[in-house]
Amino acid sequence: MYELIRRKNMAEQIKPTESELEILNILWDKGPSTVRDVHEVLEQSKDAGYTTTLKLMQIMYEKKLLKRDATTKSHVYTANVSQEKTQGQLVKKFIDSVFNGSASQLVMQALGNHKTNKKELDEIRKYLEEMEKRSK
Amino acid sequence: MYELIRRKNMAEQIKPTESELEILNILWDKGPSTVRDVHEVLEQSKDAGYTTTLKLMQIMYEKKLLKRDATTKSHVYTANVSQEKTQGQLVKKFIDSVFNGSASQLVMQALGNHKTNKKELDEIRKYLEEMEKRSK
DNA sequence: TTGTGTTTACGAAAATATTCGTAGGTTTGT
DNA sequence: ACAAACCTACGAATATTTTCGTAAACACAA
Repeated sequence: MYELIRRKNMAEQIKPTESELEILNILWDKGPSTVRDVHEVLEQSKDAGYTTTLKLMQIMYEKKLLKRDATTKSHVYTANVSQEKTQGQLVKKFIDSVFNGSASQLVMQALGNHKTNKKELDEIRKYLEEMEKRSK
Repeated sequence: MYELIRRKNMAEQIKPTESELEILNILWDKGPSTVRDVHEVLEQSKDAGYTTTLKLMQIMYEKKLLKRDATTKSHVYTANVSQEKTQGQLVKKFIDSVFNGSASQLVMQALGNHKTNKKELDEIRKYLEEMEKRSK
């Protein structure tokens, strides 16, 4: 007989859908918000009803992507996953599926096609130097 | 009365789904292949039936993501979109939806989380120098 | 010829993601 | 108190993506 073991440190897969990611982005940007707050931002870029946003956020709550405070009349939602960690996972998955695991290929593609401006390039160069220093 | 104008230079959106991208990757790697060829590679990493692969490739053909030579008994398929262009579009979309348009943020996230090795870092540094030279 | 194996085409089921209508509760202003 | 405005919950319709069963055509060997 077998038994499923649930490991504590099993890195949890954060897998927001397209729409869910839009909402996470808003919450990361604005901090704790009501459904209406989020919906007002979303409305600017897409055209969906209020209850659609509500439903999405409820689903995300069930999936533990969001926390919420339900003591107030209008529930206040907060992201329950960190932006860094989520971005990290998304980038990893993206690199695997699009660039067969090669981060440097992604980097060069990103730098090449996007007319990255001087300031951004400087940041990156500084960052590279930092990495090199640390690895010595 | 209105009339839809189809512009010649309207950059066509290449929007493969997850599964379609897997198939494109195989075709870019192996070159022209039959459904069976593709399916044998696919089988190694996932578990799906032959007709599933077939159907996917037929759909991709309808969408013009693939070309095919149907003169032979086993049709031979080829990618009909370039790897570079497709990757470019995917990266752009990814940067927009995950990093709010900032390529440098993506780059730093990619370099930071992925223990990129020395060789890769060197490539990137060289690439940056090239860019700088050209922009002078 | 007949059977075995391989192929394409096609429709539809299954799985997943998105959207929205409606019901019922709470708050607010008059 | 009453109506208008706003909120949540929830089921279900839509849309999209993935999977597969089945039929028909063809090749090849016995």
